[in-house]
Amino acid sequence: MRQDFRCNCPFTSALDVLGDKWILVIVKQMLIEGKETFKDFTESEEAIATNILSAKLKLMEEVGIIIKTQRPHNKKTNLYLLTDKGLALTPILVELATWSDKHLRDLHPTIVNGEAVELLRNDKAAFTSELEKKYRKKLAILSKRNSG
Amino acid sequence: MRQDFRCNCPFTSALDVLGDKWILVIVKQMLIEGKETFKDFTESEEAIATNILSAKLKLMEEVGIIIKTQRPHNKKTNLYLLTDKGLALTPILVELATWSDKHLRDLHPTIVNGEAVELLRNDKAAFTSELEKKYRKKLAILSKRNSG
DNA sequence: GTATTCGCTTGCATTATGCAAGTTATTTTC
DNA sequence: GAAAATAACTTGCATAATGCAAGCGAATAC
Repeated sequence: MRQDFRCNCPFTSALDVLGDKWILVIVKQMLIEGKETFKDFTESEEAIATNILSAKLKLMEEVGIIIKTQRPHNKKTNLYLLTDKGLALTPILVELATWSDKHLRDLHPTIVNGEAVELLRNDKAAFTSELEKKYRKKLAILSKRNSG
Repeated sequence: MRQDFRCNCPFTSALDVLGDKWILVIVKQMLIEGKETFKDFTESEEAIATNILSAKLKLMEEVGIIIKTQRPHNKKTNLYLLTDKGLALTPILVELATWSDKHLRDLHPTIVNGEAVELLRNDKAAFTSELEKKYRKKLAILSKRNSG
């Protein structure tokens, strides 16, 4: 599953990397649901198979949107964290959700429609920057723990 | 290739529909490169195979992001046009290209870097609305011809 | 030191994608 | 108006991606 590019178009090249069923879902789980370990991902409602998960995490690391780390004094559990390159996918996710909210409800009426979606509708930019800010805060806390 | 949804998450549901190698590329070709016939798509630089193209166009029509029409007095050539639901994918495409421009050049140095990318960088919102406006104009001209 | 948990890998089935050739209906050319 | 060209596909077959279930080794918990 090496990375190849079909051509020099920026749109197409983004889809050469992100155009599959799982990568952006995994990013969403990290960014919004706070998932960070292999086990976390396997327990998500999307129910990804462990072999696919393993392959995708490897690819995402190669591409540079996540890094693999550990907590101090724990050799068992791996932590997968978004890099800046991965965090920069937030606006794409937000636009995807916006499109779902507006245009997918006819095909899929049970799409969630709660508080968070309300926030998204009211101020997309704020929603985006809030997500990024929250994740960066989490990263800061983790790196403090690792050094302290 | 029927449409199924993994869960009720708006992010994941968008990817249930759009999460593949081709659909958003085809939308890009319609929106930006003005492609509209089966032949147009087969002649693109991305070089999609005709069987895949056929399957994807069918799916896109089922999902409601394109419609299949014809020009008056021409039974041979089919026209594929974006619906409102399809045009609403523009912001997603723009965010994908923005991410490519900022974060994919290290992996893929020959990504185009011309005038259009410059415009995108300088004013993303203007770039988006300009694309939508231009496409709507095209639609208006076509529908005028069909009635006149 | 035994059991459990975590992070995988492996084997096999199914679905998606890719290539090349063929088919049918329509239009163009002469 | 018959022959050639064109547009829009379909079909058959190969490869790659995804999906399911079971297993396995290292680290941790008891």
